[in-house]
Amino acid sequence: MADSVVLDPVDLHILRLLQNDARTTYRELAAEVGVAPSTCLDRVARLRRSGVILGHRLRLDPARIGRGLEALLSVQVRPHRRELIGPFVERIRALPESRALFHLTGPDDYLVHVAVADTADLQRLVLDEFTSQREVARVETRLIFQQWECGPLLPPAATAPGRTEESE
Amino acid sequence: MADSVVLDPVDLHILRLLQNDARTTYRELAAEVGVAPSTCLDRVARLRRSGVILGHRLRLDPARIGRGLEALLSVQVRPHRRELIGPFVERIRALPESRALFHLTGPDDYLVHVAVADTADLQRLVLDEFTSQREVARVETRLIFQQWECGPLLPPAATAPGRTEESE
DNA sequence: GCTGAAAGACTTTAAGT
DNA sequence: ACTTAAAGTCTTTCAGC
Repeated sequence: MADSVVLDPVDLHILRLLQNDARTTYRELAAEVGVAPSTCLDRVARLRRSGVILGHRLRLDPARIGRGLEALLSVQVRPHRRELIGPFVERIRALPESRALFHLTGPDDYLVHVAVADTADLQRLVLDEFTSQREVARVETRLIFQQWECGPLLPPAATAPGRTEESE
Repeated sequence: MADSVVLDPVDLHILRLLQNDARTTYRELAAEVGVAPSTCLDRVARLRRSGVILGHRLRLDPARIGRGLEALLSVQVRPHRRELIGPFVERIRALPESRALFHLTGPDDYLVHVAVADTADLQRLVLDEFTSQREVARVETRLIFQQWECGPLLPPAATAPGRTEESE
């Protein structure tokens, strides 16, 4: 399930550049990597087809659009059965406050990353969308002081690059 | 700090479309929103200048590049002082396995989202980069079964859109 | 602040290696 | 699988409103 894809040094270089700025043009990629623009186009198209590249996302600053407070909510859903967790997941995903949702091992079943206006807004969200729901057995709220996105995602051993398992 | 920006319905419409696909062309945006392409260009440039749009990111599938196992590590850093947490944060951010890092309220100071090859790789990471470090008092590892990104990030009350606090 | 049109840049195709 | 070159499309500027 979801086998790895073979990536050569050209693919890795392109992925590294595009992760820094996904709007880098094929001409720029070509100049940096040392191949023709049409080759970059081919490579990127292949990376999309093979499922390595899932899409292009806009990064917004939540604080600039009135969501200056972020938090992580740990949630226990009981009983933890498919007929309850399916609707729970869909309901949480649809909340305008939700940024990400994780189904986890451990005593807390879900972790929800939310962005809200302020503590009053957070309290409203927790009370109205979580603790008031029958399937939610427990919620623990932690505020996010600060967060960082980390360096480009590359295959293991990309320091000595190019080696990955085979597939496709 | 990080005041909200005024967004009119045109801005909101553009942001919604670009969050669905950040590569949507100005011509397409223009057709959807009902303004000229050059107006969309102006709007997007203004959203970048005002800090609402932070950048364009490539979304990759970690499983396709040999990182088929993801986990969240809760970490206590003790003593929790600036001279220790600064280097800790920089070290964790620089790990190729790190996807995101959060500084949180609560008993666990940091949450680290990592992507690794398998459980052996995860064990190596936890032992070599976390529990072996002087400043790391405790690590709790939870595996990610499944994760979801959630709908477009919009201002509070974007159902009745357009109202946000003033700035700039 | 928006429009429309022109100029320039980039993307994409296709033939050739 | 890559390259070059040409055609098509998109971006970007700017004069005018």
